[in-house]
Parts: sequence; structure tokens; C-alpha cells
Amino acid sequence: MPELPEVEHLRRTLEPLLVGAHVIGVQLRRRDMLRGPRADRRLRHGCLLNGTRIAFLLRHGKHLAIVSDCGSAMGIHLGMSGRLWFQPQGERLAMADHVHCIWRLRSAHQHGRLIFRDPRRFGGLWSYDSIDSLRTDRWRRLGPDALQVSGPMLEAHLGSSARAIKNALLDQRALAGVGNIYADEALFTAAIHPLRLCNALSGGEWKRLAAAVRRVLAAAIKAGGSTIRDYRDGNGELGHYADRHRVYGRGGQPCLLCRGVLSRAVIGQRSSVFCRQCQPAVPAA
DNA sequence: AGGATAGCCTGCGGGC
DNA sequence: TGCCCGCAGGCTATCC
Repeated sequence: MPELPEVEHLRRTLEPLLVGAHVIGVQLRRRDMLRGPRADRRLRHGCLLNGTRIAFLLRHGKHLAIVSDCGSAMGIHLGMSGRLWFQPQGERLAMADHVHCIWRLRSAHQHGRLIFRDPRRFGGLWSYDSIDSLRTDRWRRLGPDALQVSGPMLEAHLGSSARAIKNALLDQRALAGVGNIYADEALFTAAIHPLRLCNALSGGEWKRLAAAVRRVLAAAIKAGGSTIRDYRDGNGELGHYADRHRVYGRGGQPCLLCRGVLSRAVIGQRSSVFCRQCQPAVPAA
């Protein structure tokens, strides 16, 4: 369940390990994990960073990009169960099943491998000649990054929508980076019921919601993200934000604010947890 | 055209 | 012990 905080924490932990390293070999074990524009079969220079030197890592929403100093870029999406980690040379490959791609890296101070594993294969890799073409082809459809979102931005994108706010928050075209966990957490923090319709929210509520989204995401990044089952960072370490979830996964348990029982409902085919008292369906006048 | 729905995919835990 | 089922939810494709 990597959402924005997990991907951003991953970016931060991988950056010092990868930047400056030469990609001296790429082993793509499952060709169909390379998505988007068709790649040539031999992974020529630049394709999936092959033969390049890594310059920097970017993130937008839940999407990660690794950019080489010759300009080529690789897009990565972790889907539901994707993991990406660095392993120093000499260590045996743990969890070798479902490993779809391995990059051999060499730098002045360290040799090792970057490993992409994704059992459910909802994620994938994309290869581009430039970061601009990745942005144009892949990222153009995404809304503003959730870490930077403001009330007016949210209202501009969603204010006229007839959808429930919970569904709208998960729409990456409107807001990039929020998934089921942080949607529930942000709605609870903003005291907004998940079934409220977008076109019925006030300017003040949009502002409150945007602030809640930013605050929840920033706190989660600081804690290294939420490890529910699969997530690990670039060094294989767990994230600790799941200990601080106030509603996600806590249906039937007491609300931490009012001690009432937290409700669970399926909204847009996804489980949602919220507090009927703290997040009223009809806001107080 | 916006919005709802089905489908992709594997692992895990509960019930029997 | 082992099997079956439901659930987890990222996204895209398709339909209404």
C-alpha cells in the first residue's frame, strides 16, 4: 500500500545510495513489467538506465522517477505490493520470488544491486529518453502533488463534483498521492464525513481538508511511512506510522477523540473507517 | 462527460 | 491439516 509518504521516504533513503552510481547491468526478468512505450529487446544504452550514471530521483504523488546524467529517465510505480531496495554486493538475494528487475550498480565507494519486487504486479516500470517525455506521457494526467495542495486548489479541482469526498480524494487526476489509508486519516483530522458530497463542502472545509492532507502526509513521511504488510524503505527498514493511524484499520474500536465506536463502511468498493460523532454527515450550522 | 463498476494479481487469515 | 473464500487496494478499461 505505498502511498505518497512511503514513496517519498523511499526516495529519500534511496537517493544517497544511488546518486552517482553507474548502472553496469540490467536484468529484466519479466518483460511485461516494462510498460508504456515499447522497449527494444536488448535494453540498449539508456533503456531502464542501462549503462548510465544516476543523477537524481524525483517523485510526484505515488510515482517515482530515477533520472540519469544523460537525461534518460525511468518511471516506477509500486502498485499495491511493489518494493524497491538496495542490496550491497555480497549479500544473497532475499525473497527471490517475484523479483522482476535487478540493476547492477557500481560507484566509487560502493557496489551493489537495486532490486524491484512486486508479487501482485500492479506496479511497473516505464523507460523514457528524457524526464520531460516521462512528465508529458505519464505525469501530465496527475493532479497537484498532495504535499503541496491548498484549499483553493482542491476546491478548483473538485468543488463542482457530485462525488463523495472519500472517492474524490482517491482520484489521482484530482490530487496525486493520497490512497485509502491517508484519505481516511485526513478526513478524520479535518472532521469531514467521507460520504459528504464535494459540491456541498464550504471553502472553509476545503481549506481544513487540504491542511489535514498536508499534515497527515508530512507526519507519515517523518515516521518512515506506514508498513501494513509489504512496505519497506530503500534499506529494507519498516515504516512506523501505522502505530499512529487514528482510524484506518480501527473499525469497531473506540474513537481516540470521543471514545465512541468507529464505523466501518464500504465506499467506492473500498473499506472506510470514520467516527459518526466527530465526522458528522450533516455539518453543524 | 462524469461517475460507477469490473478486472487485474498474489498472499494471508478465518472458518470449516 | 488442508481447502476455500473473502479481503487487501494500486490502477486502467469499459459501460452507462
